[in-house]
Amino acid sequence: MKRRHRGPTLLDFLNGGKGSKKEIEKKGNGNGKEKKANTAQVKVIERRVNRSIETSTLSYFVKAEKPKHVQATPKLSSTRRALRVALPASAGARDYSVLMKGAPEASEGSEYYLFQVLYDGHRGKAVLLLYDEKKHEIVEWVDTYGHKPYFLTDVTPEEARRMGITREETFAGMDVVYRYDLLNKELKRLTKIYTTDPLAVRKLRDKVPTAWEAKIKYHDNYVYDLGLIPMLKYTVKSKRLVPMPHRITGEEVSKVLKAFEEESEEFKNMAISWIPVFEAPPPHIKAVAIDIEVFTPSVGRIPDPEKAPYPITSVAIAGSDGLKKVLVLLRNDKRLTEEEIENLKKQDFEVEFYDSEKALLLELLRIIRQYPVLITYNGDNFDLNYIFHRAKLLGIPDDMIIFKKSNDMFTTKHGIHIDLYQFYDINAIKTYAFGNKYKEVNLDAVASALLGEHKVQITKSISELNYDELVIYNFRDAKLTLNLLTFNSWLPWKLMVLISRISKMSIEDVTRKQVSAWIKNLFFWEHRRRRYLIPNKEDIERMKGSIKSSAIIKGKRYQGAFVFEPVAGIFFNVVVLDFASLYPTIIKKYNISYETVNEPNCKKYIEAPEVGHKICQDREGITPLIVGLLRDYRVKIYKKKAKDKSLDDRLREWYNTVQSAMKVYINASYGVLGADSFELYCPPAAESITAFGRYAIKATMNYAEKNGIVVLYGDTDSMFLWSPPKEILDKIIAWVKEKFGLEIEIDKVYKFVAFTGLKKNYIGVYPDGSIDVKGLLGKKRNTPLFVKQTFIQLIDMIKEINTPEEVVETRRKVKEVVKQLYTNLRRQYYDLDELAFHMQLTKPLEAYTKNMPQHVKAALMLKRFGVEVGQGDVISFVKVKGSEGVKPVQLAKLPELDLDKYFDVIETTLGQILKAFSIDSAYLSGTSKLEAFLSH
DNA sequence: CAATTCGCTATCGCTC
DNA sequence: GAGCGATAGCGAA
Repeated sequence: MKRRHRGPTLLDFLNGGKGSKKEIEKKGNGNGKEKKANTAQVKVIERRVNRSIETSTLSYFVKAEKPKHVQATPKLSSTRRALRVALPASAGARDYSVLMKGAPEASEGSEYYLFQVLYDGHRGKAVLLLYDEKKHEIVEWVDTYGHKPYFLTDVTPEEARRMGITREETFAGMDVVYRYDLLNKELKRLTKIYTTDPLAVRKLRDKVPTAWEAKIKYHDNYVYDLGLIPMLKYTVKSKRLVPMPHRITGEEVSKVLKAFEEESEEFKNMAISWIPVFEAPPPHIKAVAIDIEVFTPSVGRIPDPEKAPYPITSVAIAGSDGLKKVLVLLRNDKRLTEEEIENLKKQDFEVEFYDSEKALLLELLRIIRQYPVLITYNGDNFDLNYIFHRAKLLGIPDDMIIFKKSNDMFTTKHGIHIDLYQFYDINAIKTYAFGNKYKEVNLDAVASALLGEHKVQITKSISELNYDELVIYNFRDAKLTLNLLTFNSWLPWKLMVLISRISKMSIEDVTRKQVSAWIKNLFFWEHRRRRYLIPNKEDIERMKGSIKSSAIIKGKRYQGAFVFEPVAGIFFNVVVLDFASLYPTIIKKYNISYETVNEPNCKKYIEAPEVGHKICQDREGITPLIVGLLRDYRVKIYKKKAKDKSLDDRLREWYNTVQSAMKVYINASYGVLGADSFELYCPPAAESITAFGRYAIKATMNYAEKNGIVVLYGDTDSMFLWSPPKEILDKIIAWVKEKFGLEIEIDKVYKFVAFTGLKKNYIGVYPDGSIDVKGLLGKKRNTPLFVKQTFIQLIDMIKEINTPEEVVETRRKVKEVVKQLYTNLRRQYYDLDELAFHMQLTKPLEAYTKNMPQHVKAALMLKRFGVEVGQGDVISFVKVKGSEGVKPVQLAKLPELDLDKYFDVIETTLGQILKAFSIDSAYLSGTSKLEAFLSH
């Protein structure tokens, strides 16, 4: 273990560099690689008074009877003097030696949740991070199975020897193994070549003509080979890792078996083995959220964390155990006033002031070390990165900096780090788990959408804030961050736990990777469990043939769903029939999988309509098995449990989370088959799925029409039927079941639907007056507020309609409201904010090379003005006269607006509603079509 | 490292 | 200036 004996000591930096007589105690220099934990102990004398004040939890260094020390802070040196004076003899020492201790070893017989598998380069072994739920700490278990990195090849051991592979330095042995090859339907005799370390796989795999399973990360391989399920309980018995059996009643088992009684034996066995995944309770954890503020001289510029040039001025800490604390750095150019102290006393968190940034950081590290789970918002990119480099810069020894960097992420040496920014940025989480409630993924947007709480609004830059403002601002961020993990009885955490168990991926990976990575991991795990060879992507593409359909939209690879062209108008009593999760059901029903599509030597197959791919029915495919299991579990068991009033609220909530985790998975299962980045990419499978879907919906629509029902609309898996008698609905449902084996059900019953005549564009009103607005411009977030307000006003009028007669009356009122809006606009009734368009920069500014869209123009103007803008930001701009045509709302003035553009916005946005009432918007405007106006 | 296609609207940037 | 394909964003399913 390398230790510097010269150079600055801990005490030096804590005491501000001046020679001090206090000593750093060092004990037992842990030499040798086996011992990770350095046992050196360092004692540090505290530099602030920990006083408890009756009325608040604020503790600060100033003695109440000596306020002058606080106020006299013109220079750093006098601050120090003040601190020294204020430091009481009783100040206890804090033990910082803990920073150098890694995770302890797992002990025999204890129960743990499996959190993570890592490869430890020093030990050359797999290391498992296990969570002790009683002690709330993470312990390590080092592999005792002698598991090694490897890959597979069809080169025989003899040939491998001849080729010189066995003489390679990184060669570590070989075995003959058998794997079933799903693509070629044969049992393959393969050579398993072990290597000394995971990186060596890359080198050796290139020495053989064909290698399989050679690009799988080592820690994933370990999980597959041992059949591990993260976030379930394990124990250590005779140095081996053993899963803790999950106890379930016979009743539960028979319930599951009954739900799946028509399924294959393989399906049933799998279903039983999956019970713990959904039923085992999630681990209770001790977590801490942190957020830092950095002094920045220039406004709006985010300092480079790799350089960490400026001091960390404040750190807020919020623990799931109730810890609420802010560590603040005193600045020599800013004095702390009585008023600020009084204000801080009123807060419900503790504040500690430091005159040394190093001491502050050390204390921060010490606190984080007490929590096995660290939570941040954008910690990978900023906070942890900044702390890491800042700590180095300030001379804190490497082995006291408890973070480690791997690839683009940061984590702690003693536990795990969840970066909630990464988690909330996952598309599948946005859409399926949180219903697109937030669009921008910054803390304020996500917190206000999910928690209903905002960041503290500040108008000044961080560096200009007073101490109390800074601290209050900072703490809110840490609190919001913690809440984004724990709100709704820890819903996000539970969701992570479930996705981790389903995907067999650690929480750290699950929260940083997109849905295709989750699905890939589950599929690979299930392949390995069955000793199936994990195929190479090129082989699937080569063997499964090409795409037969052509997409309707240019640039797309294959044809997707069918959309019915609706007629504009208002229709009363509309019933919507819906195929319940159509694509996953098709996958299951028609046995669509990468191996079953155009399978060689197939005896019995079904041909996909239009595209003609032959889907083999000889044996159950792996995709139908996995997707079918999740779908059936969700539909037959967990959707029901989530609504079961006989269960207590907590359990019901859990089951609701279970079913929504499944939903995320199921909904993406079709999409990944058509994504060329997916390891099991199989476009013929994807286009077969949509082809079956089009066939089913069109045939059902025809059947409805044959039975005298008017089909008003339909999209992908839904049909809007005009006032259908119940017996005919039942007839259709039964026919679909009989003809296709698919489930179709009544999804919604509308009092009436207003169709605008456009696809994906309608207003549905329920009997109770609640509404669905789909696709209308007035609903889109880029639409300016002034039209949106009127849009909402119109919707509110529309939902009051009860009879066809009332439509005529409402029609008249709608016209009036729209006319009024034109008048208001002409009279400049609206302010700039109400007139602003809002558009997101979906790419970095430099990436707009093909053209220059308006929001990008506006963004560039903001940038020139000194405002930091970039990818993911929503730009608010108005349309102005002149060559540029736009201006960011911050820089524009009312008189320069191009009103004509705004009249156009009214016309297109509200025109959609008017069309449903068959009103031509043109004659209402009076500007765009003058003749039309005059003729009325 | 990244799930899909279909549909609507506005604008850009080029050609005639 | 009209026409038109490409680009971009947002939404439905």
